[in-house]
Amino acid sequence: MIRTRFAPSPTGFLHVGGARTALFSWAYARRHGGRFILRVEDTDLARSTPEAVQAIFDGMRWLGLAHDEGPFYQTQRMPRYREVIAEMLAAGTAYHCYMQPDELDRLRAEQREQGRKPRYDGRWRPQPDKHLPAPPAGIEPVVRFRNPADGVVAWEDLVKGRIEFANSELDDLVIARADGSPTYNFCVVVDDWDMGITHVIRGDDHVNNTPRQINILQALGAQVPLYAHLSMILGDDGQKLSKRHGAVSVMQYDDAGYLPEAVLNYLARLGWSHGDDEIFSLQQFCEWFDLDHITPSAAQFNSEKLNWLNAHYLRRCDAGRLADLVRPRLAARDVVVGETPSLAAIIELHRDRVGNLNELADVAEPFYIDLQPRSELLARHLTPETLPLLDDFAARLGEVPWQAAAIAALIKECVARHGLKMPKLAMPVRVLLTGLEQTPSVDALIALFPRATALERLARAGRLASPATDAAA
RNA sequence: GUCCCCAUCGUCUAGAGGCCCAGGACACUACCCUUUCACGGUAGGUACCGGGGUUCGAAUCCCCGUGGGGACGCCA
Repeated sequence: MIRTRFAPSPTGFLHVGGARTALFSWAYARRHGGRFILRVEDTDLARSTPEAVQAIFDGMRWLGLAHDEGPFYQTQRMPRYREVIAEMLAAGTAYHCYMQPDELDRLRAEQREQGRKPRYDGRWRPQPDKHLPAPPAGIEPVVRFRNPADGVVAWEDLVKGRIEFANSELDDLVIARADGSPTYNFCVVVDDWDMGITHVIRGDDHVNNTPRQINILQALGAQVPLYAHLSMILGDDGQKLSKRHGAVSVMQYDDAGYLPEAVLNYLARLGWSHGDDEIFSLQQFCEWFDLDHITPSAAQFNSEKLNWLNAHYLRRCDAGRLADLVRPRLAARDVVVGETPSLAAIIELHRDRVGNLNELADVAEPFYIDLQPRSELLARHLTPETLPLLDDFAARLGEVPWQAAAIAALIKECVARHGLKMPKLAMPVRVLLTGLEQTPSVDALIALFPRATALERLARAGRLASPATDAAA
């Protein structure tokens, strides 16, 4: 049984990198009928917050990535960590170290100066023929893992291939602080072990932790899971994402009017591929997803492609669902959505001309408010040339069957009778009905309104046209 | 500094020795459609980081450069 996990540390929101890691872990479990476990790595008390935990859950829920087990919290597993540390101390795979932080700092600075890799020198590490000094009084020791002194640690990374580290490169890392609290690399190992994780799918930045974790796992006699390290996602500009630079919460995509399926599809395609396929459902993704087709190199986020995908999903999404998603956005603008025209009908007519839900709200808004077209637009389109045509058209619109086709016929007829081009009528109608110069074809637009509303908005032509124009007309 | 990773169009990528003088998608340009703006359709340009090998043959394998990234915490 395949068991994967997503293990965020709750120090901020769920950003795109984390979301993709979660997606891949989730999909891998789905694909193989396995289990997907959510684990909150909150051992850093100073930086972890309940708000951040909630933000991560919110992001996962928005994306629809449900976990099968958990969430587990590392802060609730302290007794278990202490137990394992005691066992390791007893077994001699870990030992007490009394070196003080400032001493360590000095050592590291020295090493760096000499061009060497800064690392603990093993002074408290017990050796067969070594005489350890007596523990200094009044100092609480840390616990260090006794890393193998030589040989290599290697694993077959499912994304990057074989990776090998010399044990001589690794020092004895601290697994418990002076206050007894366990450290990250140790907790991860115990958790992955206890939770029976078979595939660790995580960010690239953990490659350097992996050899240490494998060594601890082996010291514990635990089964070593398989690892897949995903390369990072860069910002639109090729720069690393950070809090102050482009790292946005997935929930900001919700705010910006993106559909979760568009974000998911985009993320799936970032660093993974299935031949030339670009657009596919989550379900299709689960059937196709494998670790063999993940790119080992970093990927740059491309908003334009996300926009394209979002527009695509907007076009094929159920109009009723879109209406439900747009309604709160209109409410946030204090726009009261009326009975007619129905929001779904407006959306149906506009969906293939917009890129996101907010733009959908933009085009829906004029239907429900007391519209005041901008004067320069009126001036531009309500001209002496067009006003008679407009009047004539408005007058006859009262009798025509209320369907786009019939209205279209009337438009053509009026335009022809006045010897003018189509836009001479279409443009002022657009502005009078919606306040916009760009709308769907006017026949369909008019048909969307109740007849009385359409007539009323068109009737304002005379009132709104400037006196000078009136006189001229 | 040391260790580790990465390297195909502007971007995401296909490509696992001949199917590739490199394919798809986004973006871009032109044209078509057209009641404005879009959508859509058609066409087009742009890439294998450099140098050495291996091989009859390399984008694909090896080595060396170069460039980018990551890690070196009693953070996660």
